[in-house]
Amino acid sequence: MKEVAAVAGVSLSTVSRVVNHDPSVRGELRQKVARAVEILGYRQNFTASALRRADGISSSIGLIVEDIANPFFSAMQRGIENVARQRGVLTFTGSTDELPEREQQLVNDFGARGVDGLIVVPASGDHGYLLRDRDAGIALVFIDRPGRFIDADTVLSDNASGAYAGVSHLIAAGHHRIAFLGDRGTIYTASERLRGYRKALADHGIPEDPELIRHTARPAADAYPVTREFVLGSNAPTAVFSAQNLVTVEAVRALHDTGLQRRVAFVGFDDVAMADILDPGITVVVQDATGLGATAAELLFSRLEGFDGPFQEVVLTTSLIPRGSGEISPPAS
Amino acid sequence: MKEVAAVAGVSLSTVSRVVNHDPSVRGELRQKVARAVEILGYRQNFTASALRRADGISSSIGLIVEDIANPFFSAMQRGIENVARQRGVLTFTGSTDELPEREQQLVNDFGARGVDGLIVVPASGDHGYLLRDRDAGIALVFIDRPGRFIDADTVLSDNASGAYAGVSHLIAAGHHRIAFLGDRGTIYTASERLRGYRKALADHGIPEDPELIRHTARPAADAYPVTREFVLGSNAPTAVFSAQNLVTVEAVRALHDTGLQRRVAFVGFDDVAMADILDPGITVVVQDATGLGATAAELLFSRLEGFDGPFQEVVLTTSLIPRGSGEISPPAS
DNA sequence: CTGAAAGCGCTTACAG
DNA sequence: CTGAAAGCGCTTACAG
Repeated sequence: MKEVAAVAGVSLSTVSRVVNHDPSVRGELRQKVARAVEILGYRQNFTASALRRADGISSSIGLIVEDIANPFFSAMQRGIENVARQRGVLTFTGSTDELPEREQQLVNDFGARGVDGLIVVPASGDHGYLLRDRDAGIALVFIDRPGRFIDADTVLSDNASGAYAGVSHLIAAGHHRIAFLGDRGTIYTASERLRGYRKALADHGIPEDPELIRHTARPAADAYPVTREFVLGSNAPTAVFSAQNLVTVEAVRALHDTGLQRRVAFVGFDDVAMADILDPGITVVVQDATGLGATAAELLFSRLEGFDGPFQEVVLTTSLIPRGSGEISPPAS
Repeated sequence: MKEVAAVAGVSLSTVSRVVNHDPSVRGELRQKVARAVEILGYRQNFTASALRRADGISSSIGLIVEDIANPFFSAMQRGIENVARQRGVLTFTGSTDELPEREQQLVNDFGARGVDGLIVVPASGDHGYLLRDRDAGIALVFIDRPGRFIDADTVLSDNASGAYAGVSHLIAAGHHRIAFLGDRGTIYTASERLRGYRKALADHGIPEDPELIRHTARPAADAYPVTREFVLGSNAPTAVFSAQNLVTVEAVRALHDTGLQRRVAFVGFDDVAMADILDPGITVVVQDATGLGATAAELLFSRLEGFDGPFQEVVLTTSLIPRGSGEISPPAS
């Protein structure tokens, strides 16, 4: 900027004003500065600018997810990007792999880089530590799951109702022995979906069998053997409800490998590529990952733009898509 | 930091030294500062620090992809994150949707935020404009595709060889009429894979039929109707080679919907979820998206850490996974 | 070993 | 309408 001022033969103040489109600068000077900018290939240092500006806005936000390689979270990221771009805001992203200490590390790293806000898929644990960041002026929105021990704007899918709808769908097809297969039980979405499963059973007078409820520590690795165990066991379920996308992939693989894909009914929570092409097609409860991201971003920006009302919890609806696997009847017994 | 100094009763210099683990500070003072930091919940402003530091390093980089919602690119992002984290480096991400002006906008926005380096999946067009950023000290690595009109480190998959292997596999099964279905022909990977397709035909003495070569403007929307048209046409191919993951999903859907999935052979470039569970399983040429990201990040950091050798082009190998669809024989004629 | 002072690239009252 | 000066939060020679 100093160079630009020298080349244009004006003061630093004037260059700054031109760069920031201050209308008070005379056209002639504006021209001179514009030319110098062009010649030197000058680009404003936005972080230095933020340091001095009254608002201190960095126009960057941080996104913390479980694993950005999971298409559910990357669709979410895209939803955020879509609304952030309209405001000239850039997004940092990091994955926690469900480790609370990694989450805190990311919050810290993002904070040190001066992000204006944080959108976080909270790992398990206490999120009270985020109060300090909010007090420091960082806006905060939880997404996919609520934080614990802290009140904040939150965007969720209709997890329990979605699971309820999925399990009720299986019950309507005549099933009574329905297995529940979810990822880690400590994860909010897993426990909410289990809640929906339980309520569906209860509302239809079906007793719960604890043997049919399983959480996997590592969905990608464990869902396959657990599903095999279920369907090949002595008292096998006639239907399986999977509570997560990665679990669904492995569970469906196990059904196909055992050749039971047309005998054991199946409903999954969250959609997966090619689920409709399989035979039978996989009946799923879909959630709107992109919409979750976009909504969270809108909420975050409304706070950043001064909205000061009570914290909001926005719940996006899910919907059931019947494709075949969920409409299989139980074997006549 | 001023506050910390006041509370600890030391100078700003000392606080700065403690925060930066300068060993020259006496243990006692270090304690005092540490206590003050704790009490005030102080966190270093890393961007202000970068502004003044001799190295000027922001410990942030920018990633520019076509669309982060595509699992191929999000796996790539994860690969980058894995190696960046070891160095305490954070990643900004943006999607171009293949628009050159969006790419330039992102480069500009990232540059203004002081990123140390850029990893970019170049959209079509001239990338000479990036020279200015590199002259300004920003490291640059192209990934998935090379940039045009600029020399830089580049990480690619073995696109032509992979396609060659896939198409040769179909030829080995007895096919002569093999359709090529790719995304936009202006995209490097699409044209490289077409090159591999052509070479495979040529090497096996099979004449090329221009009618069997199609590029889709929007893979997700166009691949389905084009595939239908192919296989239901009067002079239909006996095999289809798909050159991209989104194209594969839609092409396979069309094969299933027309009931031809066991009659028309199919090989796709890049893997897709559940491709192995379909019947027949989808034979694919897999590339290592996470590895591409990790390799690009290593290259970027080696530059940032001072490596000054000639630009490198690293090519990651692909491999063919036979799963059934690619092993279908042509109908006896 | 520690502090006072200069300065990174910028913005913003203030004076003219 | 324009410029000189102060200062954002920090680091780093320099002097002691």
